[in-house]
Amino acid sequence: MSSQPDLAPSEPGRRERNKQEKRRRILAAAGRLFRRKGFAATTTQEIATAAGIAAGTLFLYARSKEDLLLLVFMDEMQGVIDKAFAAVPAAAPLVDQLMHVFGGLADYHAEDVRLARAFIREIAFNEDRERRREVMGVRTVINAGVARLIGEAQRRREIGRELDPGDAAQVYFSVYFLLLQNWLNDDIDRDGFDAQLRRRLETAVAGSRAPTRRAGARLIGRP
Amino acid sequence: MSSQPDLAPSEPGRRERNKQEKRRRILAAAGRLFRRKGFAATTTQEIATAAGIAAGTLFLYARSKEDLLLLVFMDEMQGVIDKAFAAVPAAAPLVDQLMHVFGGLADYHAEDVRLARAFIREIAFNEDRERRREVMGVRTVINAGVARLIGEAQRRREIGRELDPGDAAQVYFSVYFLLLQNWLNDDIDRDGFDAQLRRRLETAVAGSRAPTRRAGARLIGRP
DNA sequence: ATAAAAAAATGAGCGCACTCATTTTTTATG
DNA sequence: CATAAAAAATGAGTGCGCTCATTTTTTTAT
Repeated sequence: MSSQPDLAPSEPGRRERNKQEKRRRILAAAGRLFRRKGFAATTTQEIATAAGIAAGTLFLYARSKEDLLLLVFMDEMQGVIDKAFAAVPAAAPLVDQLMHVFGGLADYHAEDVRLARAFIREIAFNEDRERRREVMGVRTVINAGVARLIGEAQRRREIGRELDPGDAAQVYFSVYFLLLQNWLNDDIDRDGFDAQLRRRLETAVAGSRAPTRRAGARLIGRP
Repeated sequence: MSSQPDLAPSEPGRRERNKQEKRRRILAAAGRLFRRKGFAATTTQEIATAAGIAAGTLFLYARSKEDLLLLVFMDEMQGVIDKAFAAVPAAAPLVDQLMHVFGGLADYHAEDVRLARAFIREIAFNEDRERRREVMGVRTVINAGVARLIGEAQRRREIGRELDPGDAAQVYFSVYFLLLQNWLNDDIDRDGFDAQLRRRLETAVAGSRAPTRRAGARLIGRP
């Protein structure tokens, strides 16, 4: 309207700022509606309206409704992970530490199990390669943290050094992730999740050396 | 038309037979089209037409398009599992045996990776509780087989008896299942799948006793 | 055989996620 | 400020999975 040839803010330019602001509104509206009505029951039209944009505009900011769900949650995940690792009891046995970490993640999902289910489904099977790469990044963070705990357990001689922390971390995460799916699918309840997670983690951490020092994996003949 | 008051076949009655025959045609058509065009690109209308029924009739036989995919695959799964366990080398180390079993399952999925991905997604997250229970049944079969292998390994003293076969089987399956997802998502290739599966299974089987006989998990003080 | 009841099949219609030709807004240029 | 070019937003349109009131077929009872 009036003369403002360069009203642009300090750094990012007016256009960019509008886009960021719009993006923020979209994710806020999506998160609010997903939580209030559930993922399936929320329409993209509703989200668009709540964000004050047209239906089609939504898809300039997210590639699909599922993508939107990932965007909403991924924003929060780093904080959740940090929190889960923050208060790990330094002196506790490894399995207790793992229960603390995975339990912390589960506590977050427990806030809205149905929605967490939809989120984890996208974590595991989102169509978008690019987005899955970002997911992998988050998973890597968790894994690095777990591997660190394993390394510390080795240093304090709770477990032996023959265990590769990276591989072991992947194993423990696999155990967590499958049970998480079972729980979010309501195939088991939260108590079952905790109980079975502990059992399986104990099994995985302990494993089994050969029963005698010399038998080893070489004993493969007939009984 | 003419008088056949009780033309019904030996046992199941005419109606029931028609339904079974129609069901067969539907699953055959669905399987054929899914494999030829992919899951997403196949429409339920196409399947209905190929099966010689109306669009709406399809949903009297399957609750959703995803359900149809599960029905198609579940039919085959028992055979695939039997085959995977059939030729397990009886004398090989446990990890090799596990690789044989999980590799056998992976070989089957390798026939059509894209479709297998859609199938496994439904295995993990299908909306239908009833159907997921059936899936659980199949998983239980795999687990029992793996647990049997573990038990045999214990009996031939390859591994120790302190390992609970059921729990360990769940751990190994978790490891397999997560890597399967990674592979079908094309985050890793088949070679990577095999290589990492082996590493992680070895890690899980071996685990880690405490490094010295007396240290145990009790050593939790300061370094 | 006929009528009544039950089961199964039909397909037009609905709501939804997503696309894309067009319009509006913003930036760059003389 | 005027104009051209680029970017962003719009919303009517499309195709799809799925539903459900209606029709057709099959079974049961008389």
